[in-house]
Amino acid sequence: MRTLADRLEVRPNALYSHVESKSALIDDLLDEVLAEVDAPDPAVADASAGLHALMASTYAVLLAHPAMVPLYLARQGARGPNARRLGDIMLALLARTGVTGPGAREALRVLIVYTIGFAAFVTRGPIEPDADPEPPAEELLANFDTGLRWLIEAITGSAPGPDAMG
Amino acid sequence: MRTLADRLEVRPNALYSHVESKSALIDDLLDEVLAEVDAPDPAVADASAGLHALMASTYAVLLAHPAMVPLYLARQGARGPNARRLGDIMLALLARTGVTGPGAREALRVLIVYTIGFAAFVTRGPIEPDADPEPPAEELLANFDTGLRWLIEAITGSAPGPDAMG
DNA sequence: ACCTGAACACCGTTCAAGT
DNA sequence: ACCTGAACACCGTTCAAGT
Repeated sequence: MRTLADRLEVRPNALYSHVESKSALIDDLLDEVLAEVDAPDPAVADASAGLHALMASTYAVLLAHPAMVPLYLARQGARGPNARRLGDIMLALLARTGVTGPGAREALRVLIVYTIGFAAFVTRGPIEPDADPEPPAEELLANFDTGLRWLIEAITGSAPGPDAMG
Repeated sequence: MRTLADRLEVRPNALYSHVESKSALIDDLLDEVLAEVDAPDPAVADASAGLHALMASTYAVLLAHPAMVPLYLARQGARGPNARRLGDIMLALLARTGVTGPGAREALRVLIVYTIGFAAFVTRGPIEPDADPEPPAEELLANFDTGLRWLIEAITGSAPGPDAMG
């Protein structure tokens, strides 16, 4: 808060005329970041590919805001309107692959955990001298993609829906 | 540090005769927690099941220390001897399912991300009044297990090794 | 070897007061 | 409506000094 106040050239307590608390401010920021996610039309031709694209876009947006990532985990993935919107789209896409009901909520949780978790592991702070060398960014992106493919295949493959043969 | 000093009935600065910094102390604690993980013998009959058991035990240990979980994510999963030991066992088990080389490192990362990530999502702080209701613990455990099964099946199934027909 | 007192440079936040 | 000064109750950490 004090750093932010500095940047706005204002005393720290002036912020509290615009924001209820640091925590509330962070909640707003987290949801604002999610607005950048490029969500596919739920009616897209290949629902399974749409799911993949949605998670990949989320991952990219998270990497573009590395400082926010730990905060998502601390709060369990944001609760604002944009988070709900993305969740609804995911459920719609899952339904189109034949995954509905409690199974869909399971799949949703797994995909979100995986995506934010991977982003958290990639966006770490300055590396200490004795730490393992960081793998290059392209390798990590490919790694994320591989695991995502595993999950989506298992999720949609285990319950083939009307689109499964598309 | 001040809370810890209180519990030890000592002034806060006395801690610095035993510990270099708060960060170093946390690193030690994180690795100490990992010592509790019940790791299978890498020569266990069913390597794939051993992998599942190892991740499930890790998950259980993390849930038993909820306050530590966010710290694992912040530091990207601990770097101490116990972390390395578990990583080595995982690699040995993966090798026995036919997954080796760069693919094994990918699988390793995915499994760790998933396990710690899921633990982070489950061990959240006090729930605010407007938050979604927390699903019961058994349901979340079953959810973790489902996703873990998806991943291990995809990992070991995509590269069937000598044990695959066991 | 282990502890203390005092201090430093920080935090988020409140509250009364000013415009 | 928006800001300030002053203050409160915190942090982690250092440093000289004591036993």
